[in-house]
Amino acid sequence: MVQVQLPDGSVHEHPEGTTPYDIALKIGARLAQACIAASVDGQIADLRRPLPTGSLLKLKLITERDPEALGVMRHSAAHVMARAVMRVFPNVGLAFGPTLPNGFYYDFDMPDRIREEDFPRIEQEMAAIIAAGETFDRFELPREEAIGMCSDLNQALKVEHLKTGLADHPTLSFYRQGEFVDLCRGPHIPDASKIKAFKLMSVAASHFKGDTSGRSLQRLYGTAFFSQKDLDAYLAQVEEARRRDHRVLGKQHGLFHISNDVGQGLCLWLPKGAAVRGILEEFIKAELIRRGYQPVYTPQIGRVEMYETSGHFPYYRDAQFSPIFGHPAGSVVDRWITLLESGEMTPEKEKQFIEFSPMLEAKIENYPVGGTVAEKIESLRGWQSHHERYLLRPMNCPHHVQIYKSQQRSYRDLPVRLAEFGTVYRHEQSGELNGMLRVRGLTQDDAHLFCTPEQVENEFQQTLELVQFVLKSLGLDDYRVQLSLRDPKSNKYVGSEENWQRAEAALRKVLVEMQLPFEPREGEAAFYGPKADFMVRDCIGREWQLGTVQLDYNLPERFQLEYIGADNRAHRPVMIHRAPFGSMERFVGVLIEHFAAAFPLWLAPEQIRILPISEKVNDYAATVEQQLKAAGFRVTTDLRSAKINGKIRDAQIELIPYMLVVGAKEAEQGLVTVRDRLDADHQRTVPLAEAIAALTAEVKERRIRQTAKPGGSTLSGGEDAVANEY
RNA sequence: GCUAGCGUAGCUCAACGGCAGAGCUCCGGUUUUGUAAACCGGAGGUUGUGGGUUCGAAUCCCACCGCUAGCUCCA
Repeated sequence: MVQVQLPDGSVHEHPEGTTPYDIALKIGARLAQACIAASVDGQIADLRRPLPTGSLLKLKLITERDPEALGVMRHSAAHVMARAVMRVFPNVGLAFGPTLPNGFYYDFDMPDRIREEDFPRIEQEMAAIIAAGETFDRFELPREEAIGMCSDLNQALKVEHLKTGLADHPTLSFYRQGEFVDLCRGPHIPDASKIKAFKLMSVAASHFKGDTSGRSLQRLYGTAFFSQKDLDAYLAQVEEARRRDHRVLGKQHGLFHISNDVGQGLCLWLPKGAAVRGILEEFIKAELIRRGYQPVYTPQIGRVEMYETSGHFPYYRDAQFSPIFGHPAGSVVDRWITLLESGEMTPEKEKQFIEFSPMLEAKIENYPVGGTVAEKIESLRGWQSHHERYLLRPMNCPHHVQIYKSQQRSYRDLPVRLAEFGTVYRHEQSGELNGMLRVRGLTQDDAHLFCTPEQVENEFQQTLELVQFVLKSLGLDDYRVQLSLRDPKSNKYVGSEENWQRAEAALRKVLVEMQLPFEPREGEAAFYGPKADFMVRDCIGREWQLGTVQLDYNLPERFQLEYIGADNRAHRPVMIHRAPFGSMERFVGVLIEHFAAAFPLWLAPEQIRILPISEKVNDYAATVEQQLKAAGFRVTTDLRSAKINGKIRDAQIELIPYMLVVGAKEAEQGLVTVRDRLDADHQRTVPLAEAIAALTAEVKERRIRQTAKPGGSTLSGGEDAVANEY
């Protein structure tokens, strides 16, 4: 007997072997037809799989309208795609084919290369499979038989997965659709006709289970929807995102430039981009001072030993620029020590080092040729201690720690909040670089708070409030918080178990108290502490990781930080690292995309452009410009001999928020005609003073007028003023 | 770093084995303008770099540099 409870609370009994489809059919034929899958006790299951007997099951029928349906259908679409690829190409090995937030992919191990030119052929085959409307049939096999079948099918990666990842599964489920059989957990849609609209998106390389040492696979991306309309809306959104690409807009509007002559991933801020950044920096600086922070400046390099103490140097060695040596032999000695430490030093190599080093004027005195490895290293370290190694700093914290340590601290002084727009350098892998969003030199809006253990929660809360305030000021008020915790099974973290538990508990407590929704994510913490990251949704629904607040009990330990408590004894402070923007590069990059380069008045590099009708009113235009400048505006005057139409067009294309048109009429009476970039149909001719007052108010309020409503996941083409811009 | 695709004027692109071109930008001139492009002229290139194949290479081949997408990484 199968006992089910439907969402309306009603309980029904059915004979054994009843499927959710049978139940749907009893309710109504149209419902049964609309069903995609079923939710059984909260688990998504196949519509035609018999329900288990015994306890009462909570059953919910999933139709296209339920959010879970899309994922089920896309997973089936991935199978259809794989089936099509196997029809088009020979010897296709299957890896994994999961669902993504916006579609799905399937990884293939195959001799042929899939090119975009092949997409139509594959899509055609998929369309044929969908038109045939065959069912997805689940069956189970015991382990050995499953392995046998996969090897019969020449699916080596499936066999490997069965033997490794699924080693503890006694029985395995498969899905068959026509000639296509795939090891798969499911669930699937009942038959292929549920896939109403699909499209192949792109193809790129990937690796089996993410292992870069293994063979490269081809990953084919696609997406699918329940209607052509939804697919079209999605494609429009992709197009909109492409149109907002900060690399394109940054070039077009002269915001930033990356020159190969300077170097990969090194951002040059052009005057207009620098203006935006400068305004943001001023904005946040004023806010920090209001909140009791103290600005500091520290150098952009520091001794390697300091980063060895902090743990950054050993932990992130591959992602850092090589140390800078004060002596030409520095890197040779460094290599020498590395070989000794790793045990790779041979007598021949050692002889070469000893003979070579004098040519670099390195006098390694008393090198114990016949001594132990430890003695040799000690001797070389002795040389190093007289010849400093510097690191282009990858993090600001050690420098700020040194400021903290520069004087004795009393509990009365805490919290100490040190803030700096600190530029750091990281040797990111070349394939990671992406415009301003991923660079090798970046400036963090960084600060480090040193406080007593009792102050931690309060300070943490205040930093979260600061991040909230900053994001809100920029119209980025749709966000969620990720609480990144350590992976208890990994040993890559520094610090004691107790410290980690305290830190994680403190973060959790504050987030709960602030009623900030958060998702815990194990294994995502920094190596020195847990963190709360702000995932911010922009106006076209994309998510970006921006602000971050990190709690750290470990660096104070490593640097032996102290303060004198009320009990006249030394205590260890706690550190909080935080950056509301993250980095200026990344944040401005995101803002460019968020605003589509049409910055609100308070951020616009050029806020106002004065457009004289003819040269006859140039003098008046100059007066207007002077007064606007005196009122603090970033303003220019278009003195070209072009017609007013041309001047307006250029200002409009350059996304200048306001144009002030001045002609003989305005000059006579001290007026300006205000042309709002977003509302050219309602121009007003007003006294200059009135215009200045209105514009000043808009800046003061940091008014944001041009973005579409945040949170919209679909881009309604045309409704957003920004979207209409070009 | 890996796999694939791509590098032509400041920008966007054309020429795809046979004389490197257009529009915009820029410069000079004419024009003095009332709400999204006035007109005329000019300049701008060792086709990413270096090799090779060829009578001849932007075009074909190789290496390097860079960009893009994805993978891996992200203090």
